[in-house]
Amino acid sequence: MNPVRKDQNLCICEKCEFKNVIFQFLKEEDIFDLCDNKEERNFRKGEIINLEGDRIIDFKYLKKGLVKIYRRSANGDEQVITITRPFEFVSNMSIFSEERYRYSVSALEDSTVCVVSLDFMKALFSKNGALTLGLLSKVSQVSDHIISQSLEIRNKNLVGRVAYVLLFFAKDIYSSRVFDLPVSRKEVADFISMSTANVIRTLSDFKRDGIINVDGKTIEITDMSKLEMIARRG
Amino acid sequence: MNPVRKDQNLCICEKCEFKNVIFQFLKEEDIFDLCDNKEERNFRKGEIINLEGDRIIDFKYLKKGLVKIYRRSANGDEQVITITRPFEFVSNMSIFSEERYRYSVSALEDSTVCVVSLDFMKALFSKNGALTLGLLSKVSQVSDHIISQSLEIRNKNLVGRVAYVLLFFAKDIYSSRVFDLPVSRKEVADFISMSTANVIRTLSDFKRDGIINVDGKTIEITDMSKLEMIARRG
DNA sequence: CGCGGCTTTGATGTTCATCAAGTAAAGTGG
DNA sequence: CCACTTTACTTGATGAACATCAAAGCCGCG
Repeated sequence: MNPVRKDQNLCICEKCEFKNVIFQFLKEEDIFDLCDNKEERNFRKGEIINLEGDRIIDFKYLKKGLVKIYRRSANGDEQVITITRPFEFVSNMSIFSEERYRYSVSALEDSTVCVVSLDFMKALFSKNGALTLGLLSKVSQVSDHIISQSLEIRNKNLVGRVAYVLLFFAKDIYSSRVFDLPVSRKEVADFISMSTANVIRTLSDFKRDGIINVDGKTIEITDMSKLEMIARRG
Repeated sequence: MNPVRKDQNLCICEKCEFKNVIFQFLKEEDIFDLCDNKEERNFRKGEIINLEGDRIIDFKYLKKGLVKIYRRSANGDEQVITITRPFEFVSNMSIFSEERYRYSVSALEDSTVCVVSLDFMKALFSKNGALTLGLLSKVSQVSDHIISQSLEIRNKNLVGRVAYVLLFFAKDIYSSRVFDLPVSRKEVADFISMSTANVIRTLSDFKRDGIINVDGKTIEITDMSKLEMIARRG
């Protein structure tokens, strides 16, 4: 162990929650090493973390906050791929297969990202198969989730999609029947591939039918089972 | 090296094309070992290679042929996720993160699949970081491809989707302007999330407009640039 | 207090699924 | 190998679902 590092309190990675996600196979000395090479960065709500087309030079993961993964489609408008919390990787997917980001990532809440040089991580992964297998498992989980989400959205109609997205926020993101929508109506529309006007109209319909309460960004699901039925049917 | 294995000709893995995809980091002794543990299986056109919900016990990859990856959606109908050639993994994605297959895979042409016990592969990956990193890179490439394909399909309209799928077959699958559609009209519809009737109608329209020639399963793209324009616009 | 962006609602036309009815092709059993 | 059955394909007609356009209300911010 590095003598300079005798004072273990200097290394906060040791106590990082993320350690349990994929780093459980890391030896202590590697953790200290990682600690020396990592950098924590804070992003304000609205700030861009990764930009589509930029060169990938860092391994990043979301420690705290909420982010939107999106891309600009051929005709220029935005397409939201998914919205996610820690510890789904921020620079997920393409990081080890592409030289540049295929998707942008921006902060929907004030967020903390842990940044490590990609070369450093590659070296670490190269010498530790179990660690890499853990990452692989995690990466494929994340990808699978995005794929099935996209497939789900594709075989629902308008009302089904809106119901789906409301349940997505309530269950996956906030674990609460009441929540503040972290995105605009337009972003919801870009997420479920529908027009903004129709998303709003459908929310109004749900409100009229006593399924939800809407007050600006605040949404309360009042009839969960009905909403779930609509999501299933639609 | 294992003395029994002196005769290197017994090991065909050494010459397998797949070796270059992710196994370039494998030591010679591991290749022989793999050779002893692998099994090649042939599937006839139409046969099922993986069934959604089945327990995953093998690592499989497609050596030869053409396959369809699909799932059954909540309301019972089939949803085609993608169609792919070697060496995109057959038991891709969920293999290291799930216990059971999330998607089915069936053969669209007579296909050859190489099968190795998952436990054996896990052991191999655990002790070889570089190898695992190669797999990780490949897996994320495949996932990325499926994700962007799904996103592309989602922001096109009917004609754009049909044009897209024709170009997909011509470029990605057959590398030819003329090809035999390996799937039914219904399966095309299930792939692009449209109704069968409208897929057929659109093909007829394209034919009427001199963009393609259709004779049963055989399709010839006669006006490539027009088709590409429709795919981009739609 | 006025400007610009986000939201909301209505009206309109387009796009698409669905139904139906008919034809072609591909299996299946005698 | 032919009659029979089933499955795939095709086209038209209809109505439902959805995008688009337009106009007005709201809200935050300079």
